[in-house]
Amino acid sequence: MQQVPKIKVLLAEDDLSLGYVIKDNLVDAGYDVILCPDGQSAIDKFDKNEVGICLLDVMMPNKDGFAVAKKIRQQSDMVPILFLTARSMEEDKIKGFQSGADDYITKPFSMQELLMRMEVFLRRTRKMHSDKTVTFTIGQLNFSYTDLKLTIGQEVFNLTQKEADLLKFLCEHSNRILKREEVLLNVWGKDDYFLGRSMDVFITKLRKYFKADPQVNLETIHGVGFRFNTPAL
Amino acid sequence: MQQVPKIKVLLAEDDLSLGYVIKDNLVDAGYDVILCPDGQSAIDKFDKNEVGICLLDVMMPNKDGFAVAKKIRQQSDMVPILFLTARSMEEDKIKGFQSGADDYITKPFSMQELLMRMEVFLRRTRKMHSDKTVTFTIGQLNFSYTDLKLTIGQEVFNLTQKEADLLKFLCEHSNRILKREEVLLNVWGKDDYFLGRSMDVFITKLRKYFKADPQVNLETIHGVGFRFNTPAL
DNA sequence: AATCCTCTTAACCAGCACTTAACCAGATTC
DNA sequence: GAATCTGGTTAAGTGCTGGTTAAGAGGATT
Repeated sequence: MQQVPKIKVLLAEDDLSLGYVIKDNLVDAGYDVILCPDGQSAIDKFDKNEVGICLLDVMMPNKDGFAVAKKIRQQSDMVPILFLTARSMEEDKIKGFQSGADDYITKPFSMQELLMRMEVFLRRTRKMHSDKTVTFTIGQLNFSYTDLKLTIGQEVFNLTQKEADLLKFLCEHSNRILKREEVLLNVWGKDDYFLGRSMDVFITKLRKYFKADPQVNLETIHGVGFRFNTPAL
Repeated sequence: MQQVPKIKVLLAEDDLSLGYVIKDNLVDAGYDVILCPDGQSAIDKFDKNEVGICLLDVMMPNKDGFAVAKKIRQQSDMVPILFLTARSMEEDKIKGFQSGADDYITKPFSMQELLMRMEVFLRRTRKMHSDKTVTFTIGQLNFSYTDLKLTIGQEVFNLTQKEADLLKFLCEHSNRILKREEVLLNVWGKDDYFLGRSMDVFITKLRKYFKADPQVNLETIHGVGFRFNTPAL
């Protein structure tokens, strides 16, 4: 079975008995849940590289849901945010706060309803931003193409666009032989002697980064090309 | 996404197949569109209380775009007018006809480009009608877009409109890489060499303001764009 | 018409990313 | 094992990108 990494849900709900119910149900449904009893702690716990979706109660002590959303939006304008609101709340107030990646659900709701909304919502925003957030996790190596950042353990490398383009191509075609020509055409757009040498320079650079992770290596297939060996998932 | 009353677009375009394409796209983007096949009917349909923006093809039978604009200007000197011109047209001819609330876009243009141009163009007029204040608080930095004021510690800077537009866009998309092109399209509405240089001048200005707050910085991603780094939550 | 203000264009320069060169080590072929 | 070829590696070169300041252009205001 394909072991898809679980989606992390940041749940901010001050009514703790309700919070635990929601959490348990979400865990059962296969999500990782971080439950926060108030707004501020939700802000503290938020990490854009980790959290897949936020569920924020609108009415909370110590920063309400909107204030939390505003803070979170400063870190990421993509993460979907679902507000949990009381029925009494007027629609326009909510709408006023929403950005494109937000939606809301009115309490009380059934768990089934929440799960459906989350799924639809995740699918939609994922599709909308599919070209925006591109990340690969291989071994202990985390590569965000979008941010041009390669993280291996503690070390963070800022990549250039070309380095990132090349690495992305390798990640997308790992564990199989790639002809030199194939790489050149896909990453540089053409294939000549000098660009080939230029590629070799880039390969050297990437290999330096990989030194930090013994699990991955970029093997040379003499006279043919390369193979980017990465651990099976 | 937003259910603010839709903005009415008066579109005058004699090439009907093109007209319908534009209309469909604008409707998809949430506008109300009145499509007129010639200049005279555009004048007839114009109603200053209704129309939010005019898109006028310059070359049309039965009153060209300029003549239409002249008539419209008699009724309202506020309504933004965007001329659709052929590439062959000399710039000075267009400039001569433009008033302050006019601009032009050269055919062929991408729909994305048109939409951006319209939005940038509408922003100003819309801002005047909306009483909603837009403010950002980042680090020790307080930015009121509505008031064009940037406060850092004790210091208060009065921003120009463009500075504020740019800063707003940066605030709305902080902590992620923004391509130069992306910024230009969103803030200036088009992307060419000179506007790119103009943007660099503005970037320099903003950086001067940011000097006062070490927590925020506007990083250059060479060959790609910028990233507005703001403190973690 | 004179001044101010804002934005664009120009000019100069520094630093950077990518390419090219140069040298060398394995691999491959004979 | 010499000759050739392929590619690893480092350094030098080159053009491009962008930082910065100042000059220019056009509106608006007086």
